[in-house]
Amino acid sequence: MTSDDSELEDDRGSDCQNEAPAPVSRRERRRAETRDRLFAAAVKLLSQHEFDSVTVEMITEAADVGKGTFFNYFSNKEAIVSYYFEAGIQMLAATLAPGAAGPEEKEPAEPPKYGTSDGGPFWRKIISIVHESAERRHKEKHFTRTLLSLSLTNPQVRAANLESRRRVLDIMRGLIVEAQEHGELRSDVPADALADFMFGTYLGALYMWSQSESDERLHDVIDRAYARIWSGIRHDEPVELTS
Amino acid sequence: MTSDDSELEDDRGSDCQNEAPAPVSRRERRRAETRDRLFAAAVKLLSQHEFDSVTVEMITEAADVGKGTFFNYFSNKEAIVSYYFEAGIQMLAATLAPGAAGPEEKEPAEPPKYGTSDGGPFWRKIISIVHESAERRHKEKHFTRTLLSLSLTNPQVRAANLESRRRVLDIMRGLIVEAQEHGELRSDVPADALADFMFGTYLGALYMWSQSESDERLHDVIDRAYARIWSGIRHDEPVELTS
Amino acid sequence: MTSDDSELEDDRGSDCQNEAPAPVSRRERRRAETRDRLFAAAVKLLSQHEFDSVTVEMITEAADVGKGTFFNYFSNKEAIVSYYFEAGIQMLAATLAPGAAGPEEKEPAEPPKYGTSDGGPFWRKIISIVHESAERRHKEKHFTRTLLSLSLTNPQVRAANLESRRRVLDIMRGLIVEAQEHGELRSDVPADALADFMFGTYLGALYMWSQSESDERLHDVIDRAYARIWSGIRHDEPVELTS
Amino acid sequence: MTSDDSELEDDRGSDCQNEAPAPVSRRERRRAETRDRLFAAAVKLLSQHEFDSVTVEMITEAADVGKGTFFNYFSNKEAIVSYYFEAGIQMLAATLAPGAAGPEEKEPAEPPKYGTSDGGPFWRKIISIVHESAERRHKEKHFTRTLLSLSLTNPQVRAANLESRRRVLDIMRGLIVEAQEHGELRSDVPADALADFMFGTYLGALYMWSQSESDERLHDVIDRAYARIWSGIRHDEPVELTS
DNA sequence: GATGAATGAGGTTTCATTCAT
DNA sequence: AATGAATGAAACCTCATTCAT
Repeated sequence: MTSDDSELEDDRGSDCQNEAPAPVSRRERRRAETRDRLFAAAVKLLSQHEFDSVTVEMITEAADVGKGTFFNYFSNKEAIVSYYFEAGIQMLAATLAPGAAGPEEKEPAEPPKYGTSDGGPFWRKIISIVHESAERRHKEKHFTRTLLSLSLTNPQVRAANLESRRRVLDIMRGLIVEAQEHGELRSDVPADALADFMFGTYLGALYMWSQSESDERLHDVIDRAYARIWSGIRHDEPVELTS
Repeated sequence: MTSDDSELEDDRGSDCQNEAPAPVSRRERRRAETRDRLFAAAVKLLSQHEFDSVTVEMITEAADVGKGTFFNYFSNKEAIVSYYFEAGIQMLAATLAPGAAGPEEKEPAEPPKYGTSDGGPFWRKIISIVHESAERRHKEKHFTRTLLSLSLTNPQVRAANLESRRRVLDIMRGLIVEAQEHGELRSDVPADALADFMFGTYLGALYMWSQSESDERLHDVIDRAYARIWSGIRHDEPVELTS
Repeated sequence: MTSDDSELEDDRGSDCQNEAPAPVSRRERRRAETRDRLFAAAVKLLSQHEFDSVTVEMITEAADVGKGTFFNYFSNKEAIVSYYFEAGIQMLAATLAPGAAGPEEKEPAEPPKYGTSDGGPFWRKIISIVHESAERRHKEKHFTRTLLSLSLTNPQVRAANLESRRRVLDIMRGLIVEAQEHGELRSDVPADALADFMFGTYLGALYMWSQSESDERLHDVIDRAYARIWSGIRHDEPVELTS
Repeated sequence: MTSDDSELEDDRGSDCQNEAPAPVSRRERRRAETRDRLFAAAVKLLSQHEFDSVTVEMITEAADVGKGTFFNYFSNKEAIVSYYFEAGIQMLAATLAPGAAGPEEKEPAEPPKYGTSDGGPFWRKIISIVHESAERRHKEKHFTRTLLSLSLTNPQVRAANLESRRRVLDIMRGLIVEAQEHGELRSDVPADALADFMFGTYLGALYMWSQSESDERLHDVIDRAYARIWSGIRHDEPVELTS
C-alpha cells in the first residue's frame, strides 16, 4: 500500500525525479514492495485470527516469501502492529498536508444522523478526521481489538501507540485552537484538555464498539458519543457567523 | 465454574450457623479460605507482572498450596480474571443492597474538584458508585491493563466482562431512570442510551488512565470526564429542588 | 547408576533404614530413577553423536519420557555434562572412602607395560585412581571429546569442570603428601605443584588420546606419559623399603 | 579451499616483481589484503566472544566489506580457524628456515626461572620454538580455548589441527634427533616417542592454562612443565660438552 | 569481485493442565 | 481435598549460506 509503483525503473536520476522523495534504486523499491506484501498479509490475517494464533510462517506464506525474510523487515511479530501505528500517522499527515484534497468530500455522504455535530467548518474538519479513522478501522474490528489489547500490555506496541497518540493529539490540538479562535468551541477550557477529552471519548467508543457483537457502524457509535458531548464543548453562545 | 454461589443463598449451614451468611461447615470455610488465598495471590502478582509472565506455579507458591490445587478452584488461569469480575458485581450488589451503608460517606471527603457534578442526590449516587469502583482499580493500574486487554481478546474473560457490564448497566439504568424521574437528568434520551454513554465515558477514561504513566488518580480523571459530559446529560432546565 | 533399587518400598522408617542415606519415599525413588534413565540415555547418545546433534527430544525418547520431563531434572542440555562431573566426584569419593574396597584389585590385571611406575604403595594408589578414571573414560572417547570441548567454552560446564578439578586435586594432594612422607615422591617440590603437574600430564594425555584415531587404550597412553615423568617426580634416592 | 599457496612459490609475478615473494598483481594484492582484514577481524572478535556468538556479519562489518564477500575468501566460518593453523605452520616454517633470524635472540631475555631447561643448544632451540608459540598464544587466551574446543569437535578444524600437529611433530622430531645425536637427549627412546611426549606435555599445559583464570604467563606454565619432565628425557649421563 | 536480500532449517524451553497417588 | 510429576504442543528467531545483480 502506498507504494509508488508508478516510479519507473530508471536508476539514473536523469531528469524527472526531483519531486519524488520515494525509494529510488531498484533494490530499494524491491525492499519496499516486499515489506508492503508482508504487512498487508499480516494485517489481513490479524483481521481474521487472534494475534497469538497468527504465526510468522502464516504471514510469510501469505506473502509468498521465506520465513526468515520476515525478520529482515520486522524485528518481531509485534513490530507489525507498531508499523500499523506509524503508517496511520503518515496517512493522517498526508491527509492534512496543505493542498491535500482532504477528506471533506466524503462528509456530505453522511447524513447528520444525530443532528448535533453541527459545528462550524473547523469542527467539521475535526469530525471528518475522526470519521476517516473510523472508516479505516471499521473494516477491521477484530484487528482493532488486537491493537487495543496489545497497546495495553505489550511494551513495544504500547510505545508505538503512545507516540502515535501524541502525534494525533498534537494535530487535534491545532485544529481545536483554530476552532476556538473562530468561536466554534468554548475557549474557557484549554485546547489540551479538550483534545484529551475528545480523544478519550473516541477511545471509549472505539473500545466498546470493538467489543460489541452488533454490526453497528463505528462511524455511528462515534457520532452518537460526540453528539452527547457536543453541548459540553461548543462555544457557549450561539455560534455567530464567522468569516 | 466451580463457583459456589451456594454460600450466598444457603444461609443455614449444617447445624448452628444460621445467622452468618458466610460459608458454613468447616470444610466449606477451608475451601473459601483457600480460594481467597489463591485469588489474592494471583491479583497481587498480576498487579506486578504481565499475565503471561505470571505462572500458575508462582500463584500457588505465593498461596502456599500445591500446584494442582489451583485447578480445584479455578478451571484455568483466565478464570482468575473472570472471578474478579464476578467479585466486582457481588461487591456492587452489596453496596446497593437496601440498608447497606453505601459508599456515600466517603464522598464528602472528596471536594468537588471539577465543580460540575453538582447534580441532585441520584446523580451523586451514580457518581459515588463510579468513584468507588475507581478507588478499587486505582491500586491496581497494572492489573487493570491486564483486565482490559484480556477482555478484548480472551473469549472467556470477554464473556465474564460482558456479563459484568450487563449487570452494571442494569443497575445504572435503574438509577438513571430514577434521576430522570426526579428531573436530575434529561428525559428526552432513553435511560439506556444515557447509561451506555456514561459507561463509554468511564471506559474511555479508564483506558487512557490505565495507559498513562502519570500518577494522577483515576478518581480525578473520571471526574474531569464526567464534568465535561455533564451539560450533555443533565436536565435541560435548571434543576429545580427535587424531593 | 548408584540407585539403590534394593531399597524396599516401606515408607515407614521402621527399623532398618538407618544405614541408607538414599532416597526413601516411593516418590523420591521414582524421581531418582527417572533422572538416571535420562542421564544414561544422554551419555549414551553423546557417546555416539556430537553434542549439537543430540537433541533433547532424542534423549527423552531414548529414556521413554515426555520431552518436558527432561527439564524437570536438568535445567538445560549442558546440565547433563555438569552432572557427569558431579557423579564423577561422588564416585571418586566413594572409592576413597575408608573401608571402601578401593580399586586395587583391578591393578594386578594390568601388567606393568611400561615398567616405570614401580613406586611404592602410595604411588600405586594414585596410579590406580588415574587408571580407574581412564577405564571409565575409555568407553566414551567421543563423549570425552565433548566433555573437554564444552569445558573450554561453555561457562556452565566450565564451572562444573573447575569444581571437579579442584576436588580431584585436593584428593591427589593428600595422597601425594603421604607419598612424600614415605619417601616415594620427591619432597623438595610442594605437593601442590606435583599434583598440578600430574594432572596436567593426565590432561595432555587425555586430550591427545581423545583426538587420536587409533584404538590405543587410554590406560596405556597415560602409563606411558607417567613413566616418562616418573624420574622427575620420584624420590631422588632409591626408594628404601617403606613401612 | 581457496588457499592460494601460489603466493609462496610463484615468486615471479606478472612482469617485474621477481624479488618480492609477496603477492603480485594489484588484484592479487587486493585479494590478500581483504583476506587479511577479514582474518584479523575474525581473530579479534574470537578473542572476545564465543565462536557461536561471532556471526559472519560481525566479521564482515568489522572488516568493512559486504557479508557475501566473506565467502569469497573462506568457504565457511570454521575455515577461519583452519586458516589460523595454516598460518601457524607457515610462521613456524619461516622461523626455522635456514638463515632466518630465528627466535634465539629473545631467549636471553628470559632468565631460566625453573633452572632445569639447561640443555644444550638443540634443546634450547626446541624450547625457543615452544616459547615463541606460547608468546603468540598468550595474547589470545580466549581464542586459544576456542581453538582447542573446535579441534575436538569440528571435523574440519580437527583435520586442520591434526595436519598442523603432524607438521609440528615432524619438525620437532628432526630437532630431537639432532639433540639425541649430540647427546643432549636420551637415545634409548625413539625420537618419535619423545616428540609425542613433549607435545603432550605442551598440550596439557596449554589446556590447563587456557582454562585457568590466573594471569600467569603461558611461557612460565610451560617452562615449569618442561622443567619437570627434563630429567625423564635428558641424556642419562651428564651432558658432556658437545661442540 | 563485491554485494546484501532471500532463504528456511532447526531446537530449546516454557507452562498450563492432567491424573495417579 | 491436596499434591506435584509427567506431559508435549507450539513457535520464535538466528544465521550460515546462496546467488542474482
